[in-house]
Amino acid sequence: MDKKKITFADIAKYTNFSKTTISRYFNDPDSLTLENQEIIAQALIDLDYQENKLAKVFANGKSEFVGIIVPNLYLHYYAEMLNQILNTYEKFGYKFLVFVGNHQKEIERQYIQELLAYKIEGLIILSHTISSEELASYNIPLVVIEREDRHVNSINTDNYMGAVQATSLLIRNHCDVLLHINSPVAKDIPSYGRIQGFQDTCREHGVEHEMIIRNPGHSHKEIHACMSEIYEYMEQKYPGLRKGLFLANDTMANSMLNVIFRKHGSLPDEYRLIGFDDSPVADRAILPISTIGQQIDKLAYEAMELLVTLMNERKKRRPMPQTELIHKNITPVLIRRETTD
Amino acid sequence: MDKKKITFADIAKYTNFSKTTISRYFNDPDSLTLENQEIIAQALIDLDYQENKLAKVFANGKSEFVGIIVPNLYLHYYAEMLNQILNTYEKFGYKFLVFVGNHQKEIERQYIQELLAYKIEGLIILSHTISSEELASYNIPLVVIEREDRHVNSINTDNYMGAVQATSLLIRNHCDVLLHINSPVAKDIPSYGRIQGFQDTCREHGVEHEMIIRNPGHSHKEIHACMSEIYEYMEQKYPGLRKGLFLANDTMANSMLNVIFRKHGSLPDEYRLIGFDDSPVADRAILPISTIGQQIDKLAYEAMELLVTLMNERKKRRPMPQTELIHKNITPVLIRRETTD
DNA sequence: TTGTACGCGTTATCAC
DNA sequence: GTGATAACGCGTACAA
Repeated sequence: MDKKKITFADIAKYTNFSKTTISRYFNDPDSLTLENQEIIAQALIDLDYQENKLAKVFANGKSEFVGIIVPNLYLHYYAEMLNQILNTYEKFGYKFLVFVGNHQKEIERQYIQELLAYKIEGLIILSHTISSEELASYNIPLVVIEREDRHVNSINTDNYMGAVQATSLLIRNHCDVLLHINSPVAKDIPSYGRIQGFQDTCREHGVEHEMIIRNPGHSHKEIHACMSEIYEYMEQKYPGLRKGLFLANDTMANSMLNVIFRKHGSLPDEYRLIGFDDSPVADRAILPISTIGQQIDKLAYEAMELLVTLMNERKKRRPMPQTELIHKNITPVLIRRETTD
Repeated sequence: MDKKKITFADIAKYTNFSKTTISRYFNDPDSLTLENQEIIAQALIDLDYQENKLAKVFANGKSEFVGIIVPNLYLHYYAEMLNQILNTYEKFGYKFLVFVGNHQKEIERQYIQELLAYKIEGLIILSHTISSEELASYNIPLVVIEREDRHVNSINTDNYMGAVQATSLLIRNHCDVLLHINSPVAKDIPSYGRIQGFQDTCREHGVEHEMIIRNPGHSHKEIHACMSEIYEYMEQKYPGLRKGLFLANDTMANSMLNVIFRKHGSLPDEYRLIGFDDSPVADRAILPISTIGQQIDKLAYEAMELLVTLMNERKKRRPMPQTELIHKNITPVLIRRETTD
């Protein structure tokens, strides 16, 4: 077996160059004559050299690792975000060490320690458990996506604009009353904008409206039961009126649509419905659901681009400490399907 | 700022021990007196020591990295598998370097090179692009999941048994004719078992049956159109008969159910339907869909457990070369919901 | 129980 | 354009 690993020393011996020259071949090839480049290139093939980035990292301190902590991969939103982030490898060359937090604060802290031990150059946080204040204290290039971000850089969907688009569409659909169905949301997280945008738009247009805030749980069954209950409530409170429903996410929207569809065998004219996220479930529902599409690809790209500039700054001989935080908003897009006109 | 990093040398100086003793404190604490352990523990706090695993890895050669190549994260199946694999960190302590292949063979080869350069100890492959023969040639502990596995170790769902369960259920549901709807599948990949299991079970029970093999494309729209067409075909060919549909995955099953439900306003008694995968879409459909549940948690765990034994063997002074490949099957579970009795 | 000296495979800093 | 030598931070004989 070819057990022994080939190193620069072996190549140097084989080619009668020094290790330095071999190193230069990789890092600054043009400083060698073309002829010598070819000699070394051939030696690499002859010896079947396998580069060792760990040694390289150790020597120069640039690990090219970025850590990611994501709350889960069960929600399509997080899976797709991770996908888009991983795909930036082609563009930026950073490798990713990924951890799933599962909403356990202490475990996530441990993950961060582990990541720091591996000398990651930067960190992307999607989970919500650790406060931005604590995150900032780690003193490492860091970007959070769509979460509380008072003390750290962030990329967020413009939830407010998304809600405005959704609400406006329902108004244009001539709904008599608008309902926003959501779970309890803290005011300091970006998705609170969905509530504000809904309320502001309704008031601005003088439309009758109501907020329905429930904690439906996580299982499909619980959500379905919750939507059933809300459906009965609406039927009783607003009989005969055209109801425009803005659901906080597509999972809820799908459940609600199923409830309505199974009662009526179709979506009656009395209901208009729009979700949020553009997750696959919206498109695959019994009737394709209108929704607000988060531009996950852009969120991911902007996050990495920002992180890369932060990491590059850190690498300079005299790094400028970041003077003010960057918060960037990405506008979502309205996706009209069959649950609105 | 605390820019300069604390090393064992600093701790040694601070405590008047040698670097070796500090090293031992971490790797074999009991070889020090309790008193001295406490002295060092205190020093770590005083100096705010941050461990450097990269240096450790470099010195002893054990990176504790495992590489993963997954085809995409769009399909819930892969996202959940990745999730379950990442969660084995708690159990085995291996960190994961994750790449998304996107079905590009040359790019995946490049990823593997990158992973090797980072001295990964093992590799888990979920993507299908690179042949098992080529994978085996990399000569590194390796496990593939649910793909062609002639020359490598693998963990697979027992697709045959899954199909038998699905088909048997449809037979018990007194279906007059059984239809298996699938896309073209190569015989050497595990999911071909779904076809064999269906055919064998039908023949064994002497039930009329038909295979419908189509390439429906990937978008929801294409799949929906394809299912519509198949629906019309079935209606015409088997009028009045109770049709038992075994769909190759839940996405197809959901589409087909939507087609039927929108025609009839419900699922008529003339149809029974079962999918495969137990993906979220099955549970969230207009009628919760019966399905064959892949035990993704077990697949992931078994894969890592096998990989760990391979990696451990490799670390021994005189590693036993693996004499024969291991292929392990995980039996899927029948999940009865509302599209079967 | 503790210390000395060297090795791991690169890059960086000087020289030439 | 090229080479010698010293880092980088830790593990590991071997010695005491």
